[in-house]
Amino acid sequence: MENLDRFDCRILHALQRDARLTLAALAEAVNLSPSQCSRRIARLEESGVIRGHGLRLDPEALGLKVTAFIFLSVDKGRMACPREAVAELLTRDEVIDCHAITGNHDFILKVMVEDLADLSNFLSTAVTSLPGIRDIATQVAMNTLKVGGPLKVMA
Amino acid sequence: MENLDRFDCRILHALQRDARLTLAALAEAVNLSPSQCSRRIARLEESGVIRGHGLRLDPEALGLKVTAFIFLSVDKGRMACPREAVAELLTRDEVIDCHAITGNHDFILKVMVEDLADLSNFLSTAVTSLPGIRDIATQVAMNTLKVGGPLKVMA
DNA sequence: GCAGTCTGCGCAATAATTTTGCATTATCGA
DNA sequence: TCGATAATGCAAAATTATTGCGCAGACTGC
Repeated sequence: MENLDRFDCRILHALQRDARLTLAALAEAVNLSPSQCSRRIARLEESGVIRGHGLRLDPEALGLKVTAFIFLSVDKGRMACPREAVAELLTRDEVIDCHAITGNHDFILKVMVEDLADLSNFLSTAVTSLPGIRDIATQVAMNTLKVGGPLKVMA
Repeated sequence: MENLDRFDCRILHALQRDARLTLAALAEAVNLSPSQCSRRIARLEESGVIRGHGLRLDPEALGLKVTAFIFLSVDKGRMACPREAVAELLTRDEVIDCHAITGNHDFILKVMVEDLADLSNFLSTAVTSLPGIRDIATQVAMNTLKVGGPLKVMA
């Protein structure tokens, strides 16, 4: 919650790119002792800046060959509680991201599925059947140029 | 590259949710010995299924209060090489994701910035100034419901 | 300006975790 | 069924992370 100093930023910068850096390697990269790196990481986790550790997987290797964006509009009134309007969808593991957005549609979803048949299936079983859906538009990704880029860490 | 068996899938399932699980804890979760988990993880990295390890950070804590989607069209002909058309953008660390998509626009970008002033600044310095841009549309996220959800691991 | 306190630091010892050698068991193809 | 290959668990070894401690710089209140 407090400010991040130069060392915190360097640590986050390095760990975002490779979270499995050894404390010794990290220490060298950020110019601090391993023990202090350890303590700072612990503090960053404690304070919630670091929320967790994840894996970067190869979607193809998992058979997820199709990425698509689904734009969704719901009945007026349902947007009083956006999370509730799409709660069902958030639990599906085809849904990677979900945001409420400005513009013609209410939500944008990023989904990853095996193939177009799966996409079609997901749309009909999970999306179309949602209560209060007003409009759906789908755009398929033909090419993935960048995914999950590291967040900009300032100062 | 080869098929993932039941244990590989369980391991990926568990590690996606918490990549810092101890081998002992993982072993218990997937019903395998720690040593075997270690070996299978090594193999998954070797074969490219696991591409790396990352951090889940709190964007707010980093001062990234605005997430936006930018839809981009470029001059016909530039889409012969999509990556080249937006190469400049991919290097910017405001750009989290970038896909070439079907539909009216050629690309969708997810960007994260400090505030709307920053967004405006990014648009004018990084996007508008790109050569061959035909159209830009921006939609701001008002609410983030799900981000970076774990990938579905089958069988 | 000065004591007192607090915070951050590196070193070294300790604790925890990961990796590997090895003997055994399971699996698959012929 | 047999032989070869691959997978497994255990235990030892190696690597890595954590913590206690003394020290130094910064800030506070007087």
